[in-house]
Amino acid sequence: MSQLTAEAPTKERITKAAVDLFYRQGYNATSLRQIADGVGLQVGSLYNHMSSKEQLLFDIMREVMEELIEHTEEEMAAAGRDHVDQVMAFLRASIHFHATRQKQTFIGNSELRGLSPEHRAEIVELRDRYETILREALQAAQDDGALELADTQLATFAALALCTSVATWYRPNGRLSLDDLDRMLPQFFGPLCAAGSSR
Amino acid sequence: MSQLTAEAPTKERITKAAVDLFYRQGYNATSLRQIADGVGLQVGSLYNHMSSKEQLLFDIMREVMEELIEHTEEEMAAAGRDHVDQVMAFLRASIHFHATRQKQTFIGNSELRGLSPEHRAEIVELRDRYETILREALQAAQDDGALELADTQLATFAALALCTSVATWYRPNGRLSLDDLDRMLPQFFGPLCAAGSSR
DNA sequence: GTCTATATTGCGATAGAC
DNA sequence: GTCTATCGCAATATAGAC
Repeated sequence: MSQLTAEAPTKERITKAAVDLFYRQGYNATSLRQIADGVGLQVGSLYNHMSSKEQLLFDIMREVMEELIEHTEEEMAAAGRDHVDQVMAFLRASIHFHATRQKQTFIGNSELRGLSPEHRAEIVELRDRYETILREALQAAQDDGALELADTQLATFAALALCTSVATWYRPNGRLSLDDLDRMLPQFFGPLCAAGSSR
Repeated sequence: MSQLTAEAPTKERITKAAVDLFYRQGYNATSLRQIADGVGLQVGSLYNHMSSKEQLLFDIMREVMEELIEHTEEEMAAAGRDHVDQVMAFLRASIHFHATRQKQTFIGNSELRGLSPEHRAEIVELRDRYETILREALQAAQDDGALELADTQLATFAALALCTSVATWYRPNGRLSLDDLDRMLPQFFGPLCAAGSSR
């Protein structure tokens, strides 16, 4: 995944600096001058590696959304065919991802308004796909009779809000480890697997 | 609360226009020219009613935080002395507030970085006060033996994330009414009152 | 591919006439 | 209290030398 050479490609260093600054200050409050400073370049040189500031944001958001979906689908596939297990795999994968990619997921969840209409539509579509994965897994678990939810859409919103919030409050070297979160997950998602099964 | 006269004071109309625009575009992406257009004034005239753009944001955020705390404390006081009842009253009040004041609460939760360090510290203090109200109520319910939580702080984060998310997905004339949310609340906060009591 | 220099636009904020 | 006019500055983006 990462390079062994001493210096990462300039494009990657630009992206990394942008992620740091967008996370700390927000997209609109961050200037290209700050990004250039972070990389050790002049502003004009950035345009050898990107077409616009908005495109830079879009690339960051698309990448994190695609990786989030890919990671989650892999974990669900590995969880087997039981639908409750798949729901729990989704939640675990989502929490892990938001905890280990805090900056990118935070940007992905807060900077939609910085995108052009076309780019925004593309990210919204990815977000909808992600939401649908969970909603359909919850529905399937209900159809099995393994789960009873008052409202599937509401449960989907609630679960996603919890997962997303991890990017806000989780601290890598804080009191709670990722394993702690795994252990406590059943308590917070208890209602989602109350009638439930193997996990 | 509201005026009977035909025209609201200019300051109020400015605030209302600012709330609309900050909600739709974000604070940094909104110009004073847009706000002035929304009110039907020229840019310079705004300064007869405010000292700076940042002060306008601060006033909006402080007001919504103070009203949120006030509203929640009133509902908890009305819930009586049982600590589980008080927790449930907090959650109900918070959900209602975020559903009926979506724009303001959304701004309050997303534009902290637009504030000066001094103003930011003041809002963070209000936010901490709010969080503490819930955490102490949860702790009291646990001390009663009416509740068993794996981690009180984590439960606090999770509950606040759910309440806050209401500002994002709730639609006033959508499929789910506020009464629906009230009825379903026990399912989603089930783990919080599993060992619990009257409600 | 990076640099310097610059074009162009829009920003927040102020001054002063009415 | 609103208006017009403007200041001073920083933003994104581009041009062209090296």
